[in-house]
Amino acid sequence: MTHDGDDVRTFGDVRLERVRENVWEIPREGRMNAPARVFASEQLLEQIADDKTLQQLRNATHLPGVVGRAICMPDGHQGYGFPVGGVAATDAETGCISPGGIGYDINCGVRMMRTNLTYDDVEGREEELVESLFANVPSGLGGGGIVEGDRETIEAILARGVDWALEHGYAVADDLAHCEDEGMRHDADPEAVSQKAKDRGKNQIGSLGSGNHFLEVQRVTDVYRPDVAEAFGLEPDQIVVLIHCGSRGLGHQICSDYLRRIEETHGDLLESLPDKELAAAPAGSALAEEYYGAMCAAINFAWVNRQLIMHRTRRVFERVFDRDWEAMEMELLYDVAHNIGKREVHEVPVNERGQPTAVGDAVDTAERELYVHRKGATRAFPAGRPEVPKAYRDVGQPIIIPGSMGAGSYVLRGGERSLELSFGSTAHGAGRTMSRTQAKNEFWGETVQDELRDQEKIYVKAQSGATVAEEAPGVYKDVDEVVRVSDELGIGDKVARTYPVCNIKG
DNA sequence: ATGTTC
Repeated sequence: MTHDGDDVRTFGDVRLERVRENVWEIPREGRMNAPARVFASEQLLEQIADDKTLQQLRNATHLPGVVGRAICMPDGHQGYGFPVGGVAATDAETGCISPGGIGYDINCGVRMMRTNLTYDDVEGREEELVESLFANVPSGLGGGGIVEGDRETIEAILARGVDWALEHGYAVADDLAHCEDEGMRHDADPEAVSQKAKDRGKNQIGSLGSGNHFLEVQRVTDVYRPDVAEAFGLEPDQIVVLIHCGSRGLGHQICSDYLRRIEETHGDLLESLPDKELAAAPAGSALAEEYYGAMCAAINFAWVNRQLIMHRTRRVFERVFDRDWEAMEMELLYDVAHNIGKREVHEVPVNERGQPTAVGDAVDTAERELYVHRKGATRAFPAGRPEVPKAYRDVGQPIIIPGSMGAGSYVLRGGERSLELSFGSTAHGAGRTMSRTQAKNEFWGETVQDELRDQEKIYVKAQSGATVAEEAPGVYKDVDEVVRVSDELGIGDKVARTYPVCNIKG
């Protein structure tokens, strides 16, 4: 990186201009269809200086029909074709949909469940709790879930999401009300999901998986906006449970299937893009519709996955604390997806013909339906949007930002400026600073676990020591800094902070 | 992220 004065930075061949505090722009040039912006402090910018994040962000502006600007969130890092932490919206009629802009782990996301327990109830019983959770919640690579799905079951889950779980006694009506899209994408098309994807998914229904996925018992340590925290049912010392996982092999297979088919079918569009990994299907094409239907089905699958894990967690708490889950008020606070594409209506810049366009070409704004790609980015709708559940509509949508197993996590609420700045989106986590391979050279799983237990009273149990090393707190960016930038920009406002108590992972 | 290399 070079400093060309205070207001310009050059990273490789990418030139960034400082717009204001925490806002950097890649101006439109060459074959870019729009400018791009990075939301980052100086400190966070340094962390993406040496990888391909900024080139990938610039590449995303080459997608046909891209509207406004492409955005990179403060936790952004390099991904497949498109940054993790990237947001790009294209016109739903004249744009395109790109699986690389959504990610392999379709509807990777996170849910938080409240309890009325306090840290006093759990302190001293962490070993028992972590062992019981680990024994009862399936985790790790490969198969083995809470439900073994036959053909009919998997089809119903893909079509109906958490509504299927409600019918089968794995959910209560309140769980659906407190989930993004009420736990069901109506556009899901199970017929667009390959048999191979269904076969991979059917013995993984209700399983955490591996990598950065985890289930964590946490305690609330800080409250920043007491009125919003009250609306979310959060207070200091309270025990909450956070579940972070996705659509397992099923979503991965759907992404692979459609990347290959889109590359084969839309070679002309591919030729116009700077990176093959950005392969996209034109809006309105048969493949765009099919991929969207399959992706929505994977979204439903992931919601059922998190729902079954939450259901199992309620049972574990019932046994450990010898009370009904209702008596412990183990209610879903909210469930947010952070790897999705969605048809959403936004107020966007339009040209003299009324077509959505890049910001620089606009003469006016209008409401248009878009394909919003959020990859490693969380929807962050402010108070008033009809998509926000009734219980939270006056304060804004809950946003859950998981940090590393040594750092804790945040609950935010959708900020007043999110629609104007980021298509109603904010960050999704801390963001990695090094590769998994590098992490395994720097850390040893057992040592990490011992230090967390002895120094921080955090109890970690995992299928594999290698996973603990890959996910060591030291491989993540500073989640406090990520959230600070979101809060300062007004896209997601700090509500409360949590600290880990017990963590299980794959 | 991922039956951890199509």
